[in-house]
Amino acid sequence: MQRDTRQRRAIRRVFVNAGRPLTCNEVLRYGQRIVPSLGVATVYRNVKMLVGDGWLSEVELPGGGLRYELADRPHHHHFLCHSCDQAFEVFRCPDEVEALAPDGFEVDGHELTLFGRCAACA
Amino acid sequence: MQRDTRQRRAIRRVFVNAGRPLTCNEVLRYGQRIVPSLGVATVYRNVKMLVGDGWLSEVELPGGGLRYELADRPHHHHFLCHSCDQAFEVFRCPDEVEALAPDGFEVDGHELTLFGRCAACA
DNA sequence: GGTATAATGATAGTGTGTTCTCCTTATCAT
DNA sequence: ATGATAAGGAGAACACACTATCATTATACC
Repeated sequence: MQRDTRQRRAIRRVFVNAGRPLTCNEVLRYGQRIVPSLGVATVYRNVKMLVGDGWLSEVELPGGGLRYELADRPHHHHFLCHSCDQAFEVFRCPDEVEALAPDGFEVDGHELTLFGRCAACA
Repeated sequence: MQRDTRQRRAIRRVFVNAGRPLTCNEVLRYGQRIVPSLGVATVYRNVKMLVGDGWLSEVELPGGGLRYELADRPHHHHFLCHSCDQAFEVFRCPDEVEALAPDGFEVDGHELTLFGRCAACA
C-alpha cells in the first residue's frame, strides 16, 4: 500500500515550489520548514521512491552530488552557481549538440552546464 | 626540493599517452604497467601536485568522480561512455553557449558532456 | 474508535574515495 | 660514494553520502 503521509506531501511540495534541481540535503532542509521532524532516511527513501514512480528524475551535474527534479519538465539544461552551489534551469539549448561527437561514437544524451554566479549572488 | 622519481615520470607519461581525462584509479592502473609497485597514495599526492603546478587540470563530469587532464589542451568538451565509463575529448563546440543563461546570471564557464557508447564499445 | 501495518526517524552501519602515518627507499648535491 | 632528505608504499584512518535496523507513530480501512 502507499500512504499519503505529511512527510511525503512535504517532500513533493518542496520540489514543486523549488522549480530547480535539489540535492537530498536541500530537500531535507526545505522539508523541515514544513515538517520539522523530517529525517534524512525519510528523504532518501521518498526521493528514491518518487524516482521509481517516474515523478522525479535524477540530475547529475559536474561537481558530484546527485540532484533531483520534476520528471515532467521540458528539455532544458542547468546553471550551477559556484557561490551558493545551487542549480538552476536553463531553457535555451543549442541545436545539434549531439552531432559534435567524434566518428564512431553513439550519442544518446547530453548535459550542458553553465557555471558562474546566479542572479542572487551576483 | 623536487625530485624526478620513476613514479612521477610514469604518472606524467600516463597522462601524455592517454590523451583523455583520467581518474586517479585509471592513473594507478596504467601507471602500474610502468612502475608495478606504484601505490595509491603516490598517485593522489602527485596528481594533486601536478594540478598545483598547473600541469594538470581537474575535470568534473556528471556522474561524479574527479578526472584530470593535461592543462594545456585547447578548449574542448567531453564524451562519457556509459559502457566502459571512460571519458574522451570532443573538440567541436557550439558557439555562444554562454549566452543561454537567464538574465542576471554571470557565466564564467561551461561544460558540455555527451553521453553514449564510445567507438570501442559500440 | 479499533486495528493492521506502512511509514517515520534516530542511530548504527556501509562503501567508496581520498588522506595520513610512519617506516623504508631512492634521488641528488657534494 | 656518502649523506641529507624528498618521496614512496602499505595500511590505517578519515569523510562523506547513503542505507539498514528497529522501536515508535500515524494512516487508512473496517
